[in-house]
Amino acid sequence: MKEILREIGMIARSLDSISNIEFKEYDLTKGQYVYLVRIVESPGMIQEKLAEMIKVDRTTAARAIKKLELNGFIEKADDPANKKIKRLFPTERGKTVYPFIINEHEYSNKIALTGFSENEAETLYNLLLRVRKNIEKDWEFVKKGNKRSY
Amino acid sequence: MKEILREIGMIARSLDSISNIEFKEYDLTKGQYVYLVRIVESPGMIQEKLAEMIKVDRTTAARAIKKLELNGFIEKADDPANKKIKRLFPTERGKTVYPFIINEHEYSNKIALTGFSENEAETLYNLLLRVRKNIEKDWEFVKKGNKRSY
DNA sequence: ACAAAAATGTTGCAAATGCAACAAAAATGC
DNA sequence: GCATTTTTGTTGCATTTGCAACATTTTTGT
Repeated sequence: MKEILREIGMIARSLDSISNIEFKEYDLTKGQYVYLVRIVESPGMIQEKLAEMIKVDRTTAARAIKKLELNGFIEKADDPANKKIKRLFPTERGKTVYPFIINEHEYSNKIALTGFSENEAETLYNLLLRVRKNIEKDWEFVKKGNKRSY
Repeated sequence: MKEILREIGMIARSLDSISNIEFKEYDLTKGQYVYLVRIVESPGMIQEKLAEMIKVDRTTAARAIKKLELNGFIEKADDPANKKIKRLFPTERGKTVYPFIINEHEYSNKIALTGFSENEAETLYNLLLRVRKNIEKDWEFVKKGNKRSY
């Protein structure tokens, strides 16, 4: 078997590790950048959806978001029509940090794709998109307490 | 920019989350399967190299390995020529659990590659291999305390 | 309309993670 | 040969992570 999943794990841990080290400079602690970029890009999202988008446990997301709020990167706003949900918005501080995150990501992206042609990069992206869509179904299934049979 | 890294992050978190849930059945706690497969496949490795291979902090690896030993999945053996290092070997228990891990991985692999032709799967693997080799250089660089300039 | 179910959010643990700081052995440079 | 640097391993601490368990609101089914 071609160890595709293993390579993805190695790549993801490397990238996350690098980002966590580099973003300490902006007072973002471990894991926080992942949430912040998404909130800046999709303001008004609720944390349940954010957790699902990122593929992280709901309670982990809840605490990471709470900390982002505490540190002034984002704000929670009550919804006028729904008392249960809280919509997430970036603050000025959050919006200010965002370009630095993107810049770092662009650099890592460039490094990751060193030696790649435009075409190869495009191909990789499309294949990864398909893998992600395939696997997120199982993630949701298992996360909800269901058992895969194999 | 094509968000290749973001897709990889989502895929990796999904897969890791699924595996962690599924391996509880074999008394493997969070993260342990990653180390165990490698020790079974490369017996005699030292933990420093294992951490580097997996792309995880040395101290995190140290504790994960200690726990694997404590739970009887692996053993540490002194090296006859080098008093500093300890070589890692799977125990019978470790070797027994290994096929279940591989089986799970194969299933996830199959799910991840649903709708892929043989050729597409091969292409993805080769592209990922190159990305991993590109990015692990930076990981080692940053992990050693160096600063990337961009 | 109303009971049952689902969605959303939180908190209490227990465990994993990772940086800093240290210790000891081995490798390197002169 | 010996001082210096590197490699390998550990421990202390603070933080993150995630499961279980709960509370509240919304949605669904009849």
